Amino acid sequence: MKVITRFAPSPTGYIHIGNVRSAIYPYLLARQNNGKLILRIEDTDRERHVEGATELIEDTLEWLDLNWDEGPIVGGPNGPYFQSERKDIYLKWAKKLLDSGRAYADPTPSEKIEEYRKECNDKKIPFLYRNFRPQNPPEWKPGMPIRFKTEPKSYEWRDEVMGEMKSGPEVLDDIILIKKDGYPTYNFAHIVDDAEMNITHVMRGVEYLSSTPNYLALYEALGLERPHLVSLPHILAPNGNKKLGKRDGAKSVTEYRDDGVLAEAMLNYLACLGWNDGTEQEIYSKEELIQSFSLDRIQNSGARYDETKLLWLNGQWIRKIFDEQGAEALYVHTENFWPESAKNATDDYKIKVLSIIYDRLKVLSDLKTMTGYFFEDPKIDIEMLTNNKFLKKLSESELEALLKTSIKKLIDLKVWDEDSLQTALNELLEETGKKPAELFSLIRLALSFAPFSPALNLTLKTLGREISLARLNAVARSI
RNA sequence: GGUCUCGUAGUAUAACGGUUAGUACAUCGGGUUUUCAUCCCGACAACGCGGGUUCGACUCCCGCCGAGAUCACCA
Repeated sequence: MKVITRFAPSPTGYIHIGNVRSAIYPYLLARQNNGKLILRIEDTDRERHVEGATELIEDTLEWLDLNWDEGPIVGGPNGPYFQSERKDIYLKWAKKLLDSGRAYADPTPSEKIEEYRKECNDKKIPFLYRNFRPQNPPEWKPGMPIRFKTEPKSYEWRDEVMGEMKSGPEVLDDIILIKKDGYPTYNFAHIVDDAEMNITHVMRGVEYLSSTPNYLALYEALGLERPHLVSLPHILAPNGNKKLGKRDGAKSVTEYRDDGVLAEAMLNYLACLGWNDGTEQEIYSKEELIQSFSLDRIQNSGARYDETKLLWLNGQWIRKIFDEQGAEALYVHTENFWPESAKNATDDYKIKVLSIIYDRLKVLSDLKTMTGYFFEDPKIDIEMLTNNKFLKKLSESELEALLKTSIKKLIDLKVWDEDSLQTALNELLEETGKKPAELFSLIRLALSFAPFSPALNLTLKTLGREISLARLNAVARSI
């Protein structure tokens, strides 16, 4: 049997860290089995619908490189893929239930329902609408809600993550199928759609576990085969034990893209939050995830979101891409992260800078703060020299003399490359009798006036002879 | 409150009923000719509690405690 999974978000806003896993796992399962992933937009709640949210969802999936086989944009044989365009289909299925006596039109005004509910609360008994079912339901007409007529009984089922489950009749109720506005409820629409689209694995958050018996009753009444049910535990907020949501400041997934997190790292982190393949591997490419993914190794307790680890993973990915695919492969991701001063620099030069700085980056946006001095002369700040922990024991005249000696040495250098520069620096150490901490800090700061920078010979090489000497001279004069 | 789920270091996780309870992030030390980072080495740190079953329990069973989910014409 072909595996068909789906990601079915409602367009109420951006996709955040807490809910994107219900897109990742269906994707991995589909790809692993040569199956299909369907993207379906569940927009039956017109009040919560947010303009542009669908595009946000698509953008997120595209960024993470989770392509879908059917859905908005790409189309497919089982469309439409917006529930709001499928009203006829739901009605058709609801009428089947109406005809077979497994559903009824409910004329009860909502105030009356509230009364029933209150009555139960007062008596401290569970409120079940089926106990208040209208005796002689009218013929259904548009504008009237349709309710399922449930048959209380016990159910057993298997959840691929949670294991064997069972429930008693007390959880079954007459749920609304079609709202009075004509739109279906989630409870009904997803069942119909999953069936029509031949979904084999329904993966969604654990919050639906409690309603599963009602869904099972619906499958039964509609004569449908149950799909595999997969409950995904919540991702928890960094603080407290609540599931991570927008209220806890859950950032949108794509916000991390703007901060310079690589999609590879994001996918890697999210996929491994609450899932592992039993090995000690930490870094997974998308292909490796597809290879090793398995439903039965999804954790069945919630996992806490830990941004620190995401950032660590991002650093790993930055280095991995550079080391395995080269500087240019990493460079294409850096476009939006260079400092303003770099706007006139050539790609070639920026690639050189990237090549010596990349292993210091946690996020690509670090480039903004870490590379300024490669593109414009830094502001000379003599105090930064005199307050430096290695340099403060030297007098200003000593600093000046040291700089001049260094300049002289570098001027005489025939070849301005990595090795020659390192040799010259080593000779300078001997000739001046200074410790690396002193001499190198001085030169480094005079060139960059930055809190940190790459290895000295590489910095010199990248800046070039002219600029390096000009900066050293300028500092020597300023002391 | 009813129903359901979950419970290994700060965090994410590993461990056919038999291991000094493993790994990674974080933290703290140390090393690599300056800084920051990388990389390497090391340290700290966990089976929620109580009963059983068993020669032996993180693992199986029961109870408790704790945390979460759900009880909508929202999804």
